[in-house]
Amino acid sequence: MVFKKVSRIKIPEATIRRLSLYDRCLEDFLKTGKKVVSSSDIARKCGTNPAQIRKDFAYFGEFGVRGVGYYVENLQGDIKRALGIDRSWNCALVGAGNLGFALLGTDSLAKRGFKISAIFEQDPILVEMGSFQDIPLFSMEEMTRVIPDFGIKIGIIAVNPENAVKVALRLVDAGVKGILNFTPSTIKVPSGVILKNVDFAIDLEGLAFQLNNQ
Amino acid sequence: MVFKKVSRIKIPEATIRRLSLYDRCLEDFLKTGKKVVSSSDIARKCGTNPAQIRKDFAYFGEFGVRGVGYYVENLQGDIKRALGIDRSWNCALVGAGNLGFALLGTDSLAKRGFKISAIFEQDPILVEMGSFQDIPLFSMEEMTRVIPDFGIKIGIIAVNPENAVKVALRLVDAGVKGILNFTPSTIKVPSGVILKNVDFAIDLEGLAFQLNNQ
DNA sequence: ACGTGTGAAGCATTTCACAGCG
DNA sequence: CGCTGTGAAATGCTTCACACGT
Repeated sequence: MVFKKVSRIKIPEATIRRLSLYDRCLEDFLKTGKKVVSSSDIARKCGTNPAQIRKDFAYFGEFGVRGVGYYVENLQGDIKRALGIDRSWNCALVGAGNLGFALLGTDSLAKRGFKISAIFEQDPILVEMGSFQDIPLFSMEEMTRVIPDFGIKIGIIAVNPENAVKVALRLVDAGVKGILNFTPSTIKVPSGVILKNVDFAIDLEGLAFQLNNQ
Repeated sequence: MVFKKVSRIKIPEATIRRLSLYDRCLEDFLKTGKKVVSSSDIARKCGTNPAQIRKDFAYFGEFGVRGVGYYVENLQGDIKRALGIDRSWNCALVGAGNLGFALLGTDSLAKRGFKISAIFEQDPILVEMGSFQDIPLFSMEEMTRVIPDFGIKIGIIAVNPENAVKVALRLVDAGVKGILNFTPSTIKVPSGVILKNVDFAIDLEGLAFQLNNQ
């Protein structure tokens, strides 16, 4: 296996998303005991095409064996390394409302190496509790101190939309380098900080559009 | 204003997503009392470029006035009509767990015309309650009857991943035309049914990648 | 013989630049 | 004069097709 240094060649966002998908597929292959897979096997399972898969991998190196295919376990390691999830990321959750609890209640983040190591909340009554599911709970004011102390690099915004912009500013001030924003508010971040927005309503609207026009 | 019939010209998925964003921006413009905006105003606010915005609109018709710009209120109506959200959509929520409650606890769906008119749940103790927040609660078995009765066209899957495929099958059987899948399971749907997947973990992985490679 | 890795072709989307119209 | 609407150019992404290595 040859692992390219991810140089200044720019990699399509779509490729990154697909790598995450391939990773999930491989999980399944592992479970069923499959040791070697071809690009067509993966394609069938996750609904892309084989050429695409090979191209996606090629951005990062040569992960396969010609004439044979890919060794599932190795490939998964390679993909995780390519994505940068071969390690654990410390995250802060801001907002302990419905959505925040939902995120804590699922293991899907933890399973993929994202560890919520601090929660920040506005409501003093909740903060009073001190912790939730063994994760320490802080007031918003403590962010600037706690985030560097805990080595937190990613902030997850799950507050109500009105407060999202303010929270984002504070997170950036505190030294966070990536933000996942669950509110529909448009937030601006300085260069060097990466922002991703998650908005289910947008997906539903896409669904509505397609239903209307098929 | 001229509203094109959305003919067989295919419209990029990305355009649809951006239309949803523009719609949100216009909401803000309305709040601040702005009556007329230019494509540059919108671009500044939501971080795209003016030409893109004009192109996006052009798929659907001529919404603006040359030399002037767009009348905010009209434009919003036009966008909503283009997206097919100038009306209400009946949705079913499957799974009354953490995530399901989070979805019910936010008004962001209702505000955009998506009405959850039935909840389906496996756990008999919850079903026993009969309803939640005035929304009727049913067992999974009742799906095939309730969905046509209620005129439900969209199903939202918020169960645990193991059950997602089974639930999807049932939803399709019951006559649902669109599915929003919150689990990481790969679901297959027959043609004629539209599937969208929402997976925060993928966005976080994208974040991790960019943080590693910037 | 088989399936990967990859240049080149084909398509799709974005950006440019300017004509057209209020 | 200003800003939209739109062909044409530029860029980016996906698919093809085959050389290459095992």
